[in-house]
Amino acid sequence: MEMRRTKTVNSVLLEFQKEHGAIAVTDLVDRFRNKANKTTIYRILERLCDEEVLHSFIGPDGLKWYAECHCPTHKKYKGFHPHIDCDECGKIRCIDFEIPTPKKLKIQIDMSEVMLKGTCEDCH
Amino acid sequence: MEMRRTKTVNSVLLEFQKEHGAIAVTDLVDRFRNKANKTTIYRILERLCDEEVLHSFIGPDGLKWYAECHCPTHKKYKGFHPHIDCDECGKIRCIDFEIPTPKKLKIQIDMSEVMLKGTCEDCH
DNA sequence: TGATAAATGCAACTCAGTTGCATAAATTAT
DNA sequence: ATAATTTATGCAACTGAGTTGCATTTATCA
Repeated sequence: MEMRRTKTVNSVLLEFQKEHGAIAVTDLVDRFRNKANKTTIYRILERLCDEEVLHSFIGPDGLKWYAECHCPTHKKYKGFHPHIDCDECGKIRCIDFEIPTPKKLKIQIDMSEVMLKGTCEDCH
Repeated sequence: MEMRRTKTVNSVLLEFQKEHGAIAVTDLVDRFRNKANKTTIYRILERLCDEEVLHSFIGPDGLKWYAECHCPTHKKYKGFHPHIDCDECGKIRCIDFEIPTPKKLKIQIDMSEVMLKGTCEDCH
């Protein structure tokens, strides 16, 4: 069941539309410093994840990041979803790329979290 | 310059030799509960990383993990070093596999952190 | 309009990781 | 050997992310 699209929820979604990339929770909490409580932000993000509007991952900094994304590979292989952490602009973006899995090794892969570090398409 | 191989340092290294896989710092701190202070453990791990005896990464739990590894791919492509988080045994192991990079996208990749989730070679 | 359910705020908490400073142990110079 | 210096460890207090319980507000529905 979908959550209420309150003013705060819509503002949060707007942040993700403005931002072309992922946002760290801490950053978002700071952006809403005078508008909403941090607990609220944490809860809204969690619920938007449940609804699969957003997805979350642990950033290279060990913090929780959220992103809205419409990559075909993301929809197809939910888990196999790489991101790039750009040195230039500092943004973390989703990459529409399917990471191949090692076929020679006798391992079974259910999902993956891939974080690349380098220069993104905008900055390259 | 190499740090002193004190009794504690050697015990820490021994833990990594016994363990076939990565160890979370919190776990290691707990293992040394009565033998060494947590600050000491944090510092030893940091220094062993500087010496490139260990390497660290952020686990899927957002915690810091360390591992000793001798994979050829690790030595060759320092950054490109995938790990597998096994559902069966709960261990995190290094994978000797070179992750291909997306060639069609105009991005430059300097390093990557890859965490696969599934079943490791021992459990498969 | 009153009852119920969902959303928000607030304060206090947990837990990983860090920092400053004092002490202890090992090296080096005298 | 002993003193001076460097390096390692311990301890306590702190920071900052994320969580929890509970009270309050806001929206929904009977």
